[in-house]
Amino acid sequence: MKWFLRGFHILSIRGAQEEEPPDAQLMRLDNMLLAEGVSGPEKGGGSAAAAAAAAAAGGGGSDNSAEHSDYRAKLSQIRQIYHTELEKYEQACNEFTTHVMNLLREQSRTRPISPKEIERMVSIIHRKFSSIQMQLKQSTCEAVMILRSRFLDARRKRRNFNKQATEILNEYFYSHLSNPYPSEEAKEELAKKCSITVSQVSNWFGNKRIRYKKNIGKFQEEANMYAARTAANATSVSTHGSQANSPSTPNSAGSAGSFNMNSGDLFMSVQSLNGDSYQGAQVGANVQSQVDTLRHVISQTGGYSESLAASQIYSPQGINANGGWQDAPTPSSVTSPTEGPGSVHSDTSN
DNA sequence: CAAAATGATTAAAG
DNA sequence: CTTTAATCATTTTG
Repeated sequence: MKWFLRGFHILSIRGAQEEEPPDAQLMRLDNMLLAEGVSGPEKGGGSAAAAAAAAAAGGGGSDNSAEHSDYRAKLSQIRQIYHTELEKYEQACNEFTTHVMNLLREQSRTRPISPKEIERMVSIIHRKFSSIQMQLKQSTCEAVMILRSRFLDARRKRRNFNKQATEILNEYFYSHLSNPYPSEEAKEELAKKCSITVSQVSNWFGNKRIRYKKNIGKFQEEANMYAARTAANATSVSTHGSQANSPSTPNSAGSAGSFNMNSGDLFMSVQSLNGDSYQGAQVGANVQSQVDTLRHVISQTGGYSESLAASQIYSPQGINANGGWQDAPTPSSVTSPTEGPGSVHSDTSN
């Protein structure tokens, strides 16, 4: 999800022009802390740990709550630290203010001090401490975001699908190679057969399409295998068979199939240079050492990537062999010979 | 252990 | 909303 970005945007708005957003940032930080249940209702009780946190009102919720407790425990730690620090700052602010007041009062015996002057002093002091509070809030937000990404990012809980599910998906994909875009119904059907969700089916097809297109050569074996399988399945119906045409699937319009036997013409080996330009954006200097405790809480949880800012660099992917499914932005139209289904002889012994 | 595979997330475009 | 393309984080594999 995009929590971190939201938060990070707040943190790193130290841009060119001093836009001077008076309270906009602070408002957002406060809102976020509230939404996250960090700055919400105090909880003095010892045990009542069931915080609202994510009310999770959504429809298909029913998230695992077993591992959620771990998350909530950490969140609780963060909240505790946050409140402690906040209180400390407030107290320090008050102490300092009274101290300055006393000083001024003492001076007032030797020189006249206008009320305006006092007011100005107080305001300056408050502003200073406000900025410190802001830092605290920023750090807390950052901590919460890292925590969330540590526990709630589905990428961290990825499991491979079982063999059978992959079989089914591949079967569909290769038997609809000319238009591998299952309808909503088809997706539901596949999801049911594979015991996965429709979203997962969509993800799978999205990944498969792009990866197939990107390197067809890598998938040739697989394609032949599944094509042969479905062909064999279809030929059993028609007992004739003098001509081995085997249309098999009714809608195989015959384009994009492109099983070239040998003659490895398409070569687009993607030399993925891997743009590892990852840049850790240190967020502001730590005001006091106290703020660091928040980080430690997080690092105890396993240490996610310390810096979340990823500079997005667009890698110039020049090659683009239009696979031919959906209209691609670059009309280069390279190798789309629209090969016929071709004889599906299974000799290809390799 | 490093590289390949793989599922999930994101931004951008339609 | 869906899809592409890039990328992330994990799992499998050699």
